[in-house]
Amino acid sequence: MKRITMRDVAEHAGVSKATVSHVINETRFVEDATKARVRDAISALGYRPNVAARSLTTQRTRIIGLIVSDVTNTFFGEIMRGIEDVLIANNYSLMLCNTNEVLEREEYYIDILLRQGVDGIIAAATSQNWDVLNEAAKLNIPIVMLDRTFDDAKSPYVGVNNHYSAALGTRHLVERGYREIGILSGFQRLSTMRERLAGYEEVLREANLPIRHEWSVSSPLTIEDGKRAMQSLMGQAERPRAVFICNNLLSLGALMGLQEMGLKCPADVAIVGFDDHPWAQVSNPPLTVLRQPTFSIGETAAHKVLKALNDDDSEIPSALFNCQLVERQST
Amino acid sequence: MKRITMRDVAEHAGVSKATVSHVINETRFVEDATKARVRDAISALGYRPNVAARSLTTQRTRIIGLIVSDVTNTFFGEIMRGIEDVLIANNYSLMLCNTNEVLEREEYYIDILLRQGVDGIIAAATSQNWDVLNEAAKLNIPIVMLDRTFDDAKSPYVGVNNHYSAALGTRHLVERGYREIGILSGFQRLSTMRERLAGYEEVLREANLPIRHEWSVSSPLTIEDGKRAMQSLMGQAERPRAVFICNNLLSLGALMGLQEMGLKCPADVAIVGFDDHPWAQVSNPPLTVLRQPTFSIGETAAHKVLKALNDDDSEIPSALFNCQLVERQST
DNA sequence: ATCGGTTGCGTAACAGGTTACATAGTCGGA
DNA sequence: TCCGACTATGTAACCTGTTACGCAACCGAT
Repeated sequence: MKRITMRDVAEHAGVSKATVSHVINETRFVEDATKARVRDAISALGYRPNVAARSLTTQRTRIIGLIVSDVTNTFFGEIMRGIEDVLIANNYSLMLCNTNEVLEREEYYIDILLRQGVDGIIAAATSQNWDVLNEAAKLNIPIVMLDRTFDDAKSPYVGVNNHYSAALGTRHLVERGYREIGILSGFQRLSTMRERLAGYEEVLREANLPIRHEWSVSSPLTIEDGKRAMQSLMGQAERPRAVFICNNLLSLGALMGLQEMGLKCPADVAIVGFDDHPWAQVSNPPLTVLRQPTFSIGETAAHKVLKALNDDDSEIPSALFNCQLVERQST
Repeated sequence: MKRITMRDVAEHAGVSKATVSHVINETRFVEDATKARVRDAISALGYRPNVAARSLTTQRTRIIGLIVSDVTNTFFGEIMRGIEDVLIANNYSLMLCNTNEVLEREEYYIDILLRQGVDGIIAAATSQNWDVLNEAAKLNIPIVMLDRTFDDAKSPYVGVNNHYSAALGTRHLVERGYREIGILSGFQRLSTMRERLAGYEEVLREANLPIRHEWSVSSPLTIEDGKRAMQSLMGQAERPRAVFICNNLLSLGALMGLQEMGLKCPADVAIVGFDDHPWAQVSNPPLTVLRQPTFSIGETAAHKVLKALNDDDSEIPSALFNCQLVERQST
């Protein structure tokens, strides 16, 4: 079937392409009768505007690029849902890019997004400086940093207050009477992870508890690595009685590791995890976690890109949410 | 910064736009020296082709639309990863559409994808007949049905053999000696769910076990609904001793429901779930499940759209995978 | 010297929209 | 009656690539 173009509509309605365009976009006055003829023609022919043609002249695509590091993680899934809802409400579409936390893939995708001519980018970046995103920044494409940021980032950040939240979680362990508290953290490249570590350490100092480096391990953000890390933590002669875990995949891995070693939680070690997860309620034991308001984070991130697109002069502030401590049976 | 166009590159290299285009696409012979001049100009200026302009003439966007019913579900996350990997390898991009299983949203997205001019669509459709997807089919846009299909679907389907797999799971319960086996299923609109129910019933008949309709409940595919459904199943005077659960969210909800009722699994009821999930290993109890090869499903789906795009004459066959029974402690 | 066949590249139309500028028609006022 | 000001719509250039067609320059053969 031949594609119906605006020319076809114009002919069918007996008007010019300009009029059709103006009826569709409501960009200038058109008499009611004419408008009706055009609209009838559109539905009679089943006309659907071609966005490529449109964006060629308008220089806007109404597409936002979303870069996440792990589509598989429910955490990002929930964020996506928030983002998507506000984009839909504003007639934008989403181009999904999953990097699996590999830098080359992020670079690749940035290039693709720029060729695609996306209007804005929301990025849970794996890169930790401005190099990769700089291309986009130079083209004045608004960027919103999601979940992580870095020192010289020139873009607003949307996520949680990691330092505060980690402190909240660690303090909970202290209040429960734990004194030997370790931490299982992620790549120290990620601002998120550095801040959580700092929050944890602050509370230990505050409580006059020793910070023991052999109780502080960082690992890649995968289940397997979480398992390994937990096992190395618990394989020590002197081991922590509680562990603060900085990511949901690591928590899951840790649980598996304990299971394999035959250790019980919280009898042998207590756990506070970062990120809630539906399954964390039915795990053995149900996990005490710091819950991030994922949906809101997504919504906010989307609002910020759109805002940057509309009033491009104003500086967009970052948005920091606080985590909520959800107490369950792992502490 | 002004966008660099092909005209700029052409001027900088002292050739025509045609030559630049041909160098980029390798669509006709260009002398090495000229080619080098063009390439130098491209990198000197930082030229990036505009895909909108390109797709205007080529009538191809190299974008594939992906419609899923729940981005939040790790099941789809893993499928997306598979899809994405093969798309990247073939220079395609992914436009993500999440419907939350609502029909209007699916209709909306189909329209968007067609305006966008996507080259193909992979859809875990919530619609259960050709109406919604028909618009795309009429335009000769290849469609691949993901995870579910329907009777009059004219497109290949990629997913698992649901009947067989459900039978496998149910048979496992029978072999373990369970005789009172119920089922917690999803919307009967979905082919997937109908087939799983049929597989379950077949095994009961085969084993001469009664099919009791009060032990067969269907519900929407959410955790909350799973919980409610399980509780209504277990709230009966005569209740099943084992339940086959057709979806991972329902399994999770079921576990919560049991917990709340103070019932133990498998002591009070055994469970076989459909879909594996990383957390199913550490749940209480670890769940026996039917694992779908999600990543392969994704890869295969992507390969099929691309194949349809390249040799558009040939009929693309469906691909049915089998689930693997993963025995854990819930049975 | 002329000619047919390469070789290597340029010219211009075209894809399907948007929009600055132009114009035909109507109307009230001098 | 003529003019200026509106009103409603049309004309054509433009956005940035792709590609059918054309042409100059060179080659070896006659």
